[in-house]
Amino acid sequence: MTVRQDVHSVGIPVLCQSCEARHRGVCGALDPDQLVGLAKISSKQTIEPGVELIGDAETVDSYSNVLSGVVKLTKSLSDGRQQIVGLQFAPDFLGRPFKVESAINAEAATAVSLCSFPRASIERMIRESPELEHRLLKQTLNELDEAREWMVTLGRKTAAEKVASFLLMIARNIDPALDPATNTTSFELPLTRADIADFLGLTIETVSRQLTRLRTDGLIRIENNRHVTVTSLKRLASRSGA
Amino acid sequence: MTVRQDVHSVGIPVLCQSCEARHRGVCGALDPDQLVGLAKISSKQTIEPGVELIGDAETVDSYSNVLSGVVKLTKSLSDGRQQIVGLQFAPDFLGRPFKVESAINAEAATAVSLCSFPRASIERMIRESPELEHRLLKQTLNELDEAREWMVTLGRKTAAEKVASFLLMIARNIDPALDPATNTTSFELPLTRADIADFLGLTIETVSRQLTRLRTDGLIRIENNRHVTVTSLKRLASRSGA
DNA sequence: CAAAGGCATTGACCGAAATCAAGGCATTGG
DNA sequence: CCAATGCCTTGATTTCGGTCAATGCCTTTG
Repeated sequence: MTVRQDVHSVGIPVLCQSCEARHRGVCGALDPDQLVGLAKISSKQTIEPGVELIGDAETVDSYSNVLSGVVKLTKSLSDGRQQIVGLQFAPDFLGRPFKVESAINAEAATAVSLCSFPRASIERMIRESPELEHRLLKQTLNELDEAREWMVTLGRKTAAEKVASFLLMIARNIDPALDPATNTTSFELPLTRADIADFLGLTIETVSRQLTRLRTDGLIRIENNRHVTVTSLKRLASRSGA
Repeated sequence: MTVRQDVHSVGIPVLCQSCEARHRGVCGALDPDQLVGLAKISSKQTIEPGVELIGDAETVDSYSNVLSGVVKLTKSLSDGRQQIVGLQFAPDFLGRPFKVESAINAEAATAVSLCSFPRASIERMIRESPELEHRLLKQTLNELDEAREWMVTLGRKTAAEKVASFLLMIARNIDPALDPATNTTSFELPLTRADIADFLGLTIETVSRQLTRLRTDGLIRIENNRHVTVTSLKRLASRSGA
């Protein structure tokens, strides 16, 4: 199943007005008149975890705002080794403007709801609206910075630092308003241990051991394998390798 | 020393006409009239290896086309561990459009010649010329793809695969026209062993050992520590982990 | 030329993370 | 209720790459 289907169904303008309230999404870049036109050809959908949104072989035929949930972007080696190269949180924009030859996969990590637009419409809007292209450039620059930040983590941090950095990154993305002064926060992990391992360039076992370590050292609590409470953001940050 | 100085000196229009012939640079995106205007405020300069072009603390005040040589982009952890997060080859564009909070350093890896433009002029041109912004978006998307490709290398490849991948990447960037059918090529390494280690998330010693291994296995020859001849691109590719 | 310094190679040893293996704890379904 | 399955944890052992240390170039400089 792909995002493509149902994209030409009747639109839900309310949906896009909700997008507009968000800053990094597509709609926020458009003026209200354009928005109404675009809303008519948009469609909202909910995706189950594990469903592939962008496949290697297939051309991406739509663009979407991520309204809720987390999408993981992965790349694989021929023997099956896998690396997560990015996570898209709401309200990120999903889908490449202009075709790129690179092999990349997008898959719902959690349940995901999307607001999708057909490729042709978005490309027309880009041509007509410099503001939208400006918005895309800014998001792309942000993603580039995030990617480079993770290159440091992948290349130069220890397993313990990687896991601490990961938890901090998730906390900040789940709650962007997280006050740097507060010392505690709590969230649902959007990834399984296997996903975390693929994100950090580690094995499942190492991830598990490092989480156990943080737990027995009293920096975090974990319930039901997924719900994490950070009890000392400061101590966690001090273990993240700066 | 920074790129900033001399930026307001009298321009060298010929320089920018030479930029225009290249595809990924700034000038290629502009129409001839704009080009002449921009050329008047551009300046060409040559930078020695090791000179810092963009520093952490300092705001980037100019944008440049890399005319020749290689610039390395690095990020560091507080204890000094370093990671190279990107390499800019000619005719790449160097310098961030819009300020970004991220701490990144740019440094000449080899002797580098640049064609620089003052920040304000470029930003004005971006506002006036959607085509330039389009060009910037495309380059940024390319850099994002490259970064993600290296994330796979950093997170999931062995030391041997990393070094093989590195040599292939350099070969392709030094000679973009490299025929996939040819089996041999030769080039000057733009990086020291220490730089290669920082690029691959390894130590100098491991890089040296892997190069020695490739040499004794007959895949490459090395003269003067820097000049590399790949005698079997196929065998090198087969060791790069796909 | 000799001394010094920068860069690279090589060897011996060590340790962090991978691998291999067993078992726990949910949820699902017969 | 009892398999069966998926996900996670924990332990024992191995290994790849890091660390420490010595040496070998070149190039530079007095």
